Amino acid sequence: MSSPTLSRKDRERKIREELILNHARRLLLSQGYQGFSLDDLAKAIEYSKGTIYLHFESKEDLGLAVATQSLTERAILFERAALFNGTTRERASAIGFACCHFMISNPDHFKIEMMMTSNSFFEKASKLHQKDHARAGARTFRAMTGVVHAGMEAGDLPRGKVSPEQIAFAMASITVGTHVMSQIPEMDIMAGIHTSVNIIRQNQDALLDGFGWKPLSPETDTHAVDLRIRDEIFPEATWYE
Amino acid sequence: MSSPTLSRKDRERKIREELILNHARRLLLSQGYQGFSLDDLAKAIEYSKGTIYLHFESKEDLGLAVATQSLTERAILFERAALFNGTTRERASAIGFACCHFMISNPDHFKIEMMMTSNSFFEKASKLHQKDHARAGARTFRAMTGVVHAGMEAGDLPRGKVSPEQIAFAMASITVGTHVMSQIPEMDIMAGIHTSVNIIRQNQDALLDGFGWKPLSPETDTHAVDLRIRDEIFPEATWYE
Amino acid sequence: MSSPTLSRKDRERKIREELILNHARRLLLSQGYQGFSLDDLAKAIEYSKGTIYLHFESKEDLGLAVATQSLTERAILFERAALFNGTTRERASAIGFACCHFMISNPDHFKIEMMMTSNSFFEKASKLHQKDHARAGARTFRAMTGVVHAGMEAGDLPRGKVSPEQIAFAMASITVGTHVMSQIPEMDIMAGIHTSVNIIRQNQDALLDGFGWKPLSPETDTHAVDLRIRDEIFPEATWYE
Amino acid sequence: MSSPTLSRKDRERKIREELILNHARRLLLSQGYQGFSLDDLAKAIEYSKGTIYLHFESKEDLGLAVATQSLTERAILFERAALFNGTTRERASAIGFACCHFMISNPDHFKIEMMMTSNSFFEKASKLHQKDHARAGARTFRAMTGVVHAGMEAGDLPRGKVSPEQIAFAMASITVGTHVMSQIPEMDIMAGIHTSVNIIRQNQDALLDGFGWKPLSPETDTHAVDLRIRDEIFPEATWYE
DNA sequence: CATGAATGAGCCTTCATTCAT
DNA sequence: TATGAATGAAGGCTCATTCAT
Repeated sequence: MSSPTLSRKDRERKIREELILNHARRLLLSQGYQGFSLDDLAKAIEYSKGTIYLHFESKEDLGLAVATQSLTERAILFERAALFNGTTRERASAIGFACCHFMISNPDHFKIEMMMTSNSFFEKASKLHQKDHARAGARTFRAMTGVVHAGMEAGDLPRGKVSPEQIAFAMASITVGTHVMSQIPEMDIMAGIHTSVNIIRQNQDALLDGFGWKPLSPETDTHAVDLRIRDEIFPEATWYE
Repeated sequence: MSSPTLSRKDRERKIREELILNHARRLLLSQGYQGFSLDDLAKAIEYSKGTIYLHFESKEDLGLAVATQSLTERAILFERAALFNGTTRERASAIGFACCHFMISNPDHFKIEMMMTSNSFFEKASKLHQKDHARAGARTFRAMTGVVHAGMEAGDLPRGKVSPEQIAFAMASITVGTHVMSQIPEMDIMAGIHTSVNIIRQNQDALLDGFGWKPLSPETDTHAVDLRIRDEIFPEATWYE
Repeated sequence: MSSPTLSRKDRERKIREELILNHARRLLLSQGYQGFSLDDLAKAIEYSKGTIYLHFESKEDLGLAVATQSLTERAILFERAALFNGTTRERASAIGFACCHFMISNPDHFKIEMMMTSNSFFEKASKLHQKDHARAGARTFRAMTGVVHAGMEAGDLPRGKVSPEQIAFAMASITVGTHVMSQIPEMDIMAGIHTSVNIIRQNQDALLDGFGWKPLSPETDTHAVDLRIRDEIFPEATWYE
Repeated sequence: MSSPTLSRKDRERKIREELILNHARRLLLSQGYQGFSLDDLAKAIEYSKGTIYLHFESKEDLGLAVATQSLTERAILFERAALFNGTTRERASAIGFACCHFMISNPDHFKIEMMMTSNSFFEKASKLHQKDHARAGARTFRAMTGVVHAGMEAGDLPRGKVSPEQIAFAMASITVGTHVMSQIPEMDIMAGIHTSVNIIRQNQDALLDGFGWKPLSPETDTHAVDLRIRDEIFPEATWYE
């Protein structure tokens, strides 16, 4: 239920906050955190620097909010994927698809995320935005564990050896790791990796196989499933096929 | 007897270069790249700023050298692991062990590595250090592909579906991804991950299983193999057990 | 009433810009370009260094603006002199008077001007200030050529042998050269030159005579003409007489 | 009489000092004083920086020595010119020729000279080099006054109105001024000045005419005189004609 | 004498943050 | 509330000068 309690002032405030975040993300990705200045941002949003400080109490606070916005987007994608109508393995596959989709539209999300793990970064952000970020992280993770639990309940995935949270963690790890590795300069040359998106899916499939997650039956057309995922869940994913 | 080909001057130079690199790494990790200043470094090493510039031609050049130093250490560990006396799967396991060993002594290596993927970083470093870095990366990768090839030749790992390079890439990805994920604040709480080192091994095992790499026989004591790896290859890995 | 087209902000800006330029000129001349630092300037104007950069985009840009300011003043003096009510030779004399007047209030203008002829100086200044400088130079020169043309049209100065522009150029050269030479340390002692202003006029008179410019009639009181020039055109020239 | 008292050491010292000065002048002109570093110089001369300091006690001292070397060269050229076998006006012309010759091989001499008129420059040089510089200046000037005196004694130049020193000073001024002016960017465009050397001669001739110095007779071929000057005095002046 | 590694003050420039309007 | 001029601490880097070898 959308809040009817927001006054016009508050609504305008929210709109401007999003304007700031969107331009900040764009600049952050094109210039890196170092090269990104509040002067540039103020020029881009056509508001003054002072106004930015009415929304964020420091540059770090703003940076964290940008990361949180990405992370929230990621959570939403995962939650949509988790609802895919199919076997549990297919739903896991849908999450892998969501992961790729996210990385394509937020290619440097993890770069920002890692920057923030430095000691001094987090502390400089406001408590409020710190909390928001943790919440978005939890949502993302919950979407994954939900599917893993479903797999176990359906008997598609053996119980006991490894906890559901650890499997969800492994799923995230293989996608993140593949993404990070593929960004290392010249890695494409060394490993002959060109279509990094497919590689993410391939690695994730191998991992889930390794955990004993009942795979798509051999006669299933993997590609057809992916097309269904795209059509039914992520019609905006124009990058696929 | 130390190398007689280095003059005293050259030896002193090398020692100081390592002093700089070690302090630089420490500061880089505690402050992040932006927070890390050459003034602080100079103070830490108790040499003047000018002296730093006798060794590195820019801040970026220094940063790259720090990364290369870690990467080289990693390559050496991998090369040692690849020589483990056992089945090909056991040798792959040894590389996983090496990976964990590396991450424990270089916990933030990938943070630095990711900083450097920004647009202008590489270009600002000296050609020499650029080359060194690429070389260290290639060494690391070669150690892994060597083991994968051996697995295929021994018939332990099915040929054809996925190229050896891609399997090596996946091996690296799962370890890197697991490591990166485990550093996200509060992730340990969310995923119930405390013993991150074991998780890396576990995930890698699942992945290799997924690729159909003939596993350790069920009756094999995995732990015993790891102990052998430690004793025979990495006696310095006091963290294990 | 001050110009109503400038807002208070703009007026304050202009005043501060002039404050900066005046102090910059003073420091530039006392320390030379290399010895002149923005730290010193900031201290002198009692504003911060950052504020200087709100007006000038680099040290070079500031240096050029200082030169342009002098040059503009020179142009204005020349334009006033060119309007002197007298024979063409008397008007040329008025320009010589203007030249002396300028040199007394801007004794080191040419030192700055010559600093700027170095390779990279101009390129580092803003396009705007580059244009301003060129414009001021052209104004100065145009004032002189105007008088030379008038001399030829009046039949006071023979046509043909030397172009009007070259004569204007020679007029400028003798004044500049006299001024430059007189600043060489110990030159006053060697050449017995004490009253350098008179020397400039004397040299210019000889030069114009050499070009055949119909001189003041012998019975004319040169000094009386100069007094007229001062009274009618440059009443502020308290140095004369 | 050349000094037989110079030991081998002293001779070597002198040779090296000249090596330093020659390279210093070259670098000074190509980079400007700011861009000119002792590191570059040390590299160029293939001696160490420390060695430079055995010859010059500061960078300023070196700069002054470079200027003095040029000035001495100028003095020598003037002294040779003063000996030209011809009328006094022709000898004055020879000095003008010498002036042009000097400016072509030392195009930025006056830029350096003016830099040194800043307060702090001279004081930082050694007393010895300060004295050398004054001496070279005096030699130059004396060569000119000598010719002016000769002109007066021969009755070619009216006595009384202007002192010989002042006429010599004017001669120097017109050449210096013309040179300085011609270096102002875009001056060539404004004044249509392309062949600056000829302009120097032209201006000087006008000036001397203005002082009433009996000119070359109308039927004399000015050009032929210049050729004689070149052939008899400055055979190395390949730029003429 | 000759060296060149080491120095460290000083340079120009940037930019997150503040606050008077 | 919104502004943006002003700040000033830092930043990376240079280079004239020194001195132990």
